Amino acid sequence: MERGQLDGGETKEAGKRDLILDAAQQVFSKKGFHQATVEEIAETAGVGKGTVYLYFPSKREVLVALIEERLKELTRALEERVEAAGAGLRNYTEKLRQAISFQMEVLRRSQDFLTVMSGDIGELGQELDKRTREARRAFVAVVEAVIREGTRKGEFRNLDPCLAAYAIEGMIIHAAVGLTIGEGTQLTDEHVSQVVDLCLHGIVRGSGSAHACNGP
Amino acid sequence: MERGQLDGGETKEAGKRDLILDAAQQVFSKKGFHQATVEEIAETAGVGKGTVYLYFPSKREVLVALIEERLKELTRALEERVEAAGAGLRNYTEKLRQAISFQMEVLRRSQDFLTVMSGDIGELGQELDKRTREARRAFVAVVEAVIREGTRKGEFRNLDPCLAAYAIEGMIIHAAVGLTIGEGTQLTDEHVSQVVDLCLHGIVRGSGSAHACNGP
Amino acid sequence: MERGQLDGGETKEAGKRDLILDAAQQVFSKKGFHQATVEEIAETAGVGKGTVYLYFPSKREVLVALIEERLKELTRALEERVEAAGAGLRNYTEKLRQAISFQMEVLRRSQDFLTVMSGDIGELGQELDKRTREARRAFVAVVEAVIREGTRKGEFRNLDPCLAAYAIEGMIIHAAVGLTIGEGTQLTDEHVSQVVDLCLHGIVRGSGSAHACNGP
Amino acid sequence: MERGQLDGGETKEAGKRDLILDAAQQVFSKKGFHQATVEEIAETAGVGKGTVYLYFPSKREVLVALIEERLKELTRALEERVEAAGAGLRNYTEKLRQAISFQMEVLRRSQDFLTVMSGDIGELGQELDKRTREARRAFVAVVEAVIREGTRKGEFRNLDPCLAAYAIEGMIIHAAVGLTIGEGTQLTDEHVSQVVDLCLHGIVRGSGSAHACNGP
DNA sequence: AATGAATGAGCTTTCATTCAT
DNA sequence: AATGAATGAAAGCTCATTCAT
Repeated sequence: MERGQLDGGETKEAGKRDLILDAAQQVFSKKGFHQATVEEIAETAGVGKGTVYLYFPSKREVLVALIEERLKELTRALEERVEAAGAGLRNYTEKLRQAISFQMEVLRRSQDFLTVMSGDIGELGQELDKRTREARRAFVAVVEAVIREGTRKGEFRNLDPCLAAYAIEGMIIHAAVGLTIGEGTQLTDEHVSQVVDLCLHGIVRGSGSAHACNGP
Repeated sequence: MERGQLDGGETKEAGKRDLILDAAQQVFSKKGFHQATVEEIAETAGVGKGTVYLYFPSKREVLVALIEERLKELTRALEERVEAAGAGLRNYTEKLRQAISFQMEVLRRSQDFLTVMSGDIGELGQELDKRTREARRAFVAVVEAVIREGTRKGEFRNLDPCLAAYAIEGMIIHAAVGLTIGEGTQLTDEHVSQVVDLCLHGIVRGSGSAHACNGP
Repeated sequence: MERGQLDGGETKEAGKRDLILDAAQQVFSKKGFHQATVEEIAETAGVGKGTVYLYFPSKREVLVALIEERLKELTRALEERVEAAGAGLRNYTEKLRQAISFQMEVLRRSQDFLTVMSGDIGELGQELDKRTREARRAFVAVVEAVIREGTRKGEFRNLDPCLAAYAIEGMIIHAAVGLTIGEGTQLTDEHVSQVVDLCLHGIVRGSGSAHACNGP
Repeated sequence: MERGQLDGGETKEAGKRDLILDAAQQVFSKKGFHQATVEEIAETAGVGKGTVYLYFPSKREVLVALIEERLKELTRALEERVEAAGAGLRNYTEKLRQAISFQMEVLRRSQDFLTVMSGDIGELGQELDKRTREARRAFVAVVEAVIREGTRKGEFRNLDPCLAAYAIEGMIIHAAVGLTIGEGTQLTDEHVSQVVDLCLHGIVRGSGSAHACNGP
């Protein structure tokens, strides 16, 4: 709709491509990459098997494109959310809080994508396309940037921003996967809030929870 | 014959099985489960293809056994380390610190196992054997127990111990994977220490930096 | 394209399936079920190995389909032959004579099918598909019906029609197999005629062989 | 027991061989040749897998030996029975009657052997060892000889003795297999008697029923 | 003589990919 | 552009056979 005025060919193509990616997300999520067959993806998308190959050179590229595209969207959305957040004191703390919430919410909403991402991390092993790696890197980089700045501003403790970014990402994903897939529970606002809290203030109480220690 | 003082057959059987598991770890780690072939595992182990099937009913069971066995060992070792830790003040904080260090050290040492574990989380999707799930659960449970007790004793802030355990586990693994596989760096003591710190005290400084607040 | 006047695709599908069944008949007949490989069947049919699996879910189903289909054709043809036969006196004797001749002629013509059938009786043991059993049963039933009626009309002696039908079937097949495969001779009209005679009048002369007793 | 006085070695060996053949009969009968595994035969016989190869050079040779040996015994027994039969008028008719009865009784008693024989006819296809073929031939030859003589003496009608022998053999086996395996019934004396009757006098009544014509 | 751990050839089957229509 | 019939490489698994003990 927003992509052009002419729907005769352009949109149709674009539509097919997205149809296939959507189908792929469902199927990959349900079966995992290797158990998923191109045929099932095509059927789910309502197109012929050969058509998949008109839009993607291989099954693997479907996965790569899927991850890449979804991650790019997410990265953009995450950036917006982060930028929108706070401009006053404790600027970066707030930004990070928003970043974490954002991710938890995405995971809560999109079980499928969570499964695809967490599953296919290892599915393709180290051979996971460079493009995928970069997309992941770019996503993490948003958080990393917040941390780096926050650290520079003295809001955050002195940690390697890259390590911290990965760690926080892992916290979010594992908590979500653990509760969702492992324990079979639904993510609640309380869960989101606890994860945020844990990231920001750690688990040790006396450590002076942000709130308590803030002092004068 | 070659590995110890008493090797009267016993070792041979046990040896073969372990030989295969070791080989499987290498190959799964290098190729991922699906790309790995039984033939390559057998070759790596220095046995015939059929021999693998003498000890395991299927390729998948090799993976399950591998994860299960390694995780059980680790769980036992983790328990020891945790029990050994601290008996005085800040008991559980110290226990948790040890638990985290322990895991980081394991990951630092055993890149292969890290890859297998992180990769194969999703590799087999939800169908990952119940035994595997239980083994994972048991491992996480050790940390969860520490957190639960520490929370009850008032050392830790009021978080869902299960969620916290998953989150901390994710922090550790992701930090390790991110730096190791993602960034290509080697884990250092400093990294370990930062992850411990992050878990315990969070990222926000003013919250009364762990270090600052701790001291008398 | 090459086989008839109207071939718009229909024939192509039907053609491939039949091609495979024909090839299977040859190969099964030459090697027996277990020695036959899907690859050889495919090669013989002039198609790719995978193509066999487009038309049949498994090698075994190829055999089942082959037997089932051929037997159904034969059953139909046998019924026609039987119905066409005699309407006057000694009606059923004539019908039976035709039934026996028919089978001998089929066996004479189609050595391959004879081999497949006789071989694969035991090839698959008791597990031979229910469909196969039914197809066999249906074939024998034609003869059985003739016997039952003939017995009721008083033309035949008082024997269990089912037993008699099986026995006669065995006579035909074994005579054919024995001479053909066992002795390496070709079936002649004289052989056919003798089998018919044996079935109808038994071996004992005085028993009033049709010929002997009839005469003056 | 009857085989010698010394049981230390000789008999033990002989015993093992027979043990294996008995086990093979059971297993082949239950599973068919190809589904049967050497391991199961060994287990059933209560010996080690390797031991089978001490007595037989291959799995196939176990089958060949089994068929050969059993058939030789049967041939001997059949000869005795035939010789014992009748010495007066209608000598050969009686001999043949005994031959048929004998076979039906064997089949009635030894379902296993029936299955092995009927199954493995085709199981091994034309490649069935020459020795097996000869053993079969020898068995059929007994009946054939009776027929040949009976024909010469004018008791039997003028049929090719070889063909007649095969046909009668087929009648017997198929009737037994059909009723037993196909219909699931047990063979009775009545069945035996009907098969004898059918072979001797055929199915057509007027031909001068066996009974009627036999007369004085 | 007896064993059974070890082997690897060879099978069926799957499915990504191609290409004629 | 769209299709799906056809393909064949590739892999898991079985089991007859061997041979060190």
